[in-house]
Amino acid sequence: MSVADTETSVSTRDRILDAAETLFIEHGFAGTSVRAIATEAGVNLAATNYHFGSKRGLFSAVFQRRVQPINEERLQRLSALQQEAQVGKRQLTIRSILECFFEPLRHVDPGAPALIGRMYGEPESLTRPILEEAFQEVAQAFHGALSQVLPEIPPEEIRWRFHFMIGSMIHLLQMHAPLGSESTHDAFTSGVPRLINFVQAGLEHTDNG
Amino acid sequence: MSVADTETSVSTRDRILDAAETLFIEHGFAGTSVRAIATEAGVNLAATNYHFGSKRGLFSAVFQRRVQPINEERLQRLSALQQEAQVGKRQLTIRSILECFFEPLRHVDPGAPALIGRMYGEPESLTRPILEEAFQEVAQAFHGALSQVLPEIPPEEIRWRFHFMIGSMIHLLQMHAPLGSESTHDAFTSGVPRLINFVQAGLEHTDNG
DNA sequence: GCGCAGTTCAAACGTTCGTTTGATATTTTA
DNA sequence: TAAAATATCAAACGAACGTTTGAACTGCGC
Repeated sequence: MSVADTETSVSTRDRILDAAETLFIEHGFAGTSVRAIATEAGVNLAATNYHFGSKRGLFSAVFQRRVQPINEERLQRLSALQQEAQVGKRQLTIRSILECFFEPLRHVDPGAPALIGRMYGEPESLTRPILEEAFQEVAQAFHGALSQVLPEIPPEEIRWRFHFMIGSMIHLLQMHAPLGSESTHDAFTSGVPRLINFVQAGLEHTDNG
Repeated sequence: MSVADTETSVSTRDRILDAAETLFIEHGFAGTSVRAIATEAGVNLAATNYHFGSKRGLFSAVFQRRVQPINEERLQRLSALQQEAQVGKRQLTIRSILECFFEPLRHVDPGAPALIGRMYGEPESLTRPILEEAFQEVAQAFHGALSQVLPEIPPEEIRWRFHFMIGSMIHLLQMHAPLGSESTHDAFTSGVPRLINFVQAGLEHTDNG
């Protein structure tokens, strides 16, 4: 009874979002059925289409719920950094910019990173428009900031390095840890600082070749 | 007639593999039906299960066909490098090791990189055993070689950096180019050297923090 | 108490799914 | 050439798919 009470104290809409998130992460979009989501959420089959219109609408809603807080915090941190840099209060460096970008990943719902990782794994035809709309503003802002602190590197080259940076991040989001037996959270905690170091070196290098 | 002759001159088995590869890359495993593959290949529906046992068997066969030549060339190049290094003919450096790892990607069927990228995007429950079996030997060999040229970096840290390296590579395999309008092959041609530079810096850095 | 919008429900819609069957060609072997 | 092995075929299997329907139930203003 107490378990049932706990479950029913959350709205049907949120129960569907939670269940869908879990199953999408584990089996992907095409591999997850609306019936499985409804069963996992403990709601009627028709509730999904009533609240979200379609399976795709649900998928998009699941993603937006997690990615928006992250991107808002990213832009907020970057904006604060740029303002404080202009007053000489902080330094605008690669590292400080990267921290604005990656740190928010550690302050959100634990399901968020895995979901974003899964999103990038889905076929492009499904996710491309959703991803572009969600990340365009953030990508532009951080690309601009990086160009500012790396004036000697051509824009095209910066785009490529930013590209590789995203790849490293996504792989961390998807796989958590390289091989070890650490738990998800621990791996993520120690993974992000290592990721920042790795990416910083990759972004600022000049002497390879 | 000539078109039909061209098509039928290839075995049913290979026609299925080609069609499946195309559709798996575009729509993923769960998003591709056996019927769509049979139609695309121009063969009977039952041919797929006759030749490959099941949809999963076909998926595995499609992957093995592309990944085996790549991994063989990787090991062959690394082995040659290590032998020549022992005789003082070449230097065992991060860069020379990375070239053994990444260059083979440019000498194989153009569909292979996209397929590997897609493979990593699939849900783990489907691909994990296939990926582990396919890459274990290669990962071990290259991890060992990198440890050899980076003796001052702890093994755990090397594992992480190797992890990020794989992430950057996969993202390149999946997205080809960051933003530009370059064709797939051109993007790949210019992407791999940039990837090597990026990863080299990330692997060997010591002064961040 | 009544009516109404918002929500939940069981049931069914037609379609597509992976796989199997048994007959029929085709190729190989002797 | 006859028999055996291999391959392809149309057709169907039951199950699961996303979505829709119309009735029943809910809570709230009146």
